Amino acid sequence: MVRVRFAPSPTGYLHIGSARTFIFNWLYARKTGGTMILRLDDTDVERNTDASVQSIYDGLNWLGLNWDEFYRQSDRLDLHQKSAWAIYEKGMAYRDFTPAHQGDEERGHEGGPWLFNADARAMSQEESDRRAAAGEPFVLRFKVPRNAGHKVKFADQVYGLQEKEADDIEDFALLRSNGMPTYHLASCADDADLRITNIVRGQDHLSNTFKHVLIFEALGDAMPQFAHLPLLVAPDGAKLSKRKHGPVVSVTTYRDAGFLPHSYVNFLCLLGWSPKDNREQMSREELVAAFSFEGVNRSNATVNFSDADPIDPKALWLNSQHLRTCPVAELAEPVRAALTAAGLGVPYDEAWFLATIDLIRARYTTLHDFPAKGRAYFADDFEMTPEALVKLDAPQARELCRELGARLEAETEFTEASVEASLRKLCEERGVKAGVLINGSRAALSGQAVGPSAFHLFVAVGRERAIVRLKSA
RNA sequence: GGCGCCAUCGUCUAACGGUUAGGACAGAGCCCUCUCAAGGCUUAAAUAGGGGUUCGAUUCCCCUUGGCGCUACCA
Repeated sequence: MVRVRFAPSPTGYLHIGSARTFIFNWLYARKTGGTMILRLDDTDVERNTDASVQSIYDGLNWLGLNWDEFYRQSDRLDLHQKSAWAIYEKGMAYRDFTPAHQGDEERGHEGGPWLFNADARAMSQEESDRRAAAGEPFVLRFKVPRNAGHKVKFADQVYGLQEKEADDIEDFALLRSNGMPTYHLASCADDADLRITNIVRGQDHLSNTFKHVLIFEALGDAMPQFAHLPLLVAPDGAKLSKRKHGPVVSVTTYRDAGFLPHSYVNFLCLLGWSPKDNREQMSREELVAAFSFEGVNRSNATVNFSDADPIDPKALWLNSQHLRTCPVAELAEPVRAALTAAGLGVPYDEAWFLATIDLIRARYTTLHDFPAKGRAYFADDFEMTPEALVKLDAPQARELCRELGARLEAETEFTEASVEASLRKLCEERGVKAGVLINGSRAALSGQAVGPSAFHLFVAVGRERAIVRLKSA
């Protein structure tokens, strides 16, 4: 039985890289009929915020991603302590009374990396016990095997066999001097306790995994399978960060930009993963069916954005594809929300609403286009675009519009066919190309120079409104 | 500095060691057309460099370069 988890630390809003990690876990769980677990890794009390927890919920919620079990590490400190001391009891950890290392920021170590404090590691049991009993603070460190040639290895489902000399691994901390578990310990203890079968996470943890393997072994628990995901980076190659790259890294940005949740999920899936058959637009079911770790790429994926164009054009394209092809009914709710947010009244005639969405959606790329470019369908106060004015100002266009309005008013029938007949007849009588009036009336009715076929537009706008708009052209 | 990972068009990516290195987005152009979009067609655009192995390397190995990650009680 597959059990996977997404374990964010709530120290900021939901990052798109985190969202993608959730998605890949989720796809694997759904594909295998396994269990998806959300676990808040909130052991860093100083940096955790409720706002961040909320943003994680909001983001996942918006994306339509759900989970089956939920935990917070802060509720499980007991387990972490027990696990750490169990490792200590097995002689695989030791107390280190050395004060916390200060003045870091110098990453360069002349003669190789720091591995451990020799005195602490060699300290006698008696002295260690005595100083602990005296209340002296200490960190509990893992005693990494130092016998020459000892190798730590694991098989990654994406990166293949990984191997590292134990001598290159420092004696990392298990418990901080305040008694709180470190990320490494808490994460492994929880993964073991929750019987996680597959750990799917960002590649930034690939080298940490050697430590985790050591912890799992020390705990005597079954080793989960690991699958690391390539990172999402900015066009300059740097890891995405709010400070450097701003709102492009936050999931809510795409929600606010008028994305359909699923199309954004679809986009994220294509970053670092491929179904290998050239498919790009895929439904959720198709993604679940196609997902595999073999399809995951190993190199970092660049999110393509710039100051001028803060949203990846491919994401926009995918959104327009989904917008134009999904069942119209699925659009009713999001479009309604977009209209409301823009202060427009929500249409009461559901059939008309759906038909209108269906008519205009093919030309739109985000939900924002409905209240913006599509304003004239839902409101009577709308602006003319400069391009629309050009069409209206074509020779005779306004006059023809007014005349057409008058003629339509005199007719009882109002269908695409009847409107077209009247319009063409009028143009023929005046010896004008039909295109002039077709384009002119599109402008008069919708304020836009571009849009759906004009005769569909007449029907969508409706007889009364169409006549008023034509006559006031 | 040490260790680890990675390297195909601008971007996302495909290619059992044998292909004119394919697709998509973005760009340019044409067609279609009541406009725009869609659609169709065309065009430009890549295997980081150097050595091997092989009859044959995008593909396997090594080196270089570059990028990213981790690196003493952040996750």
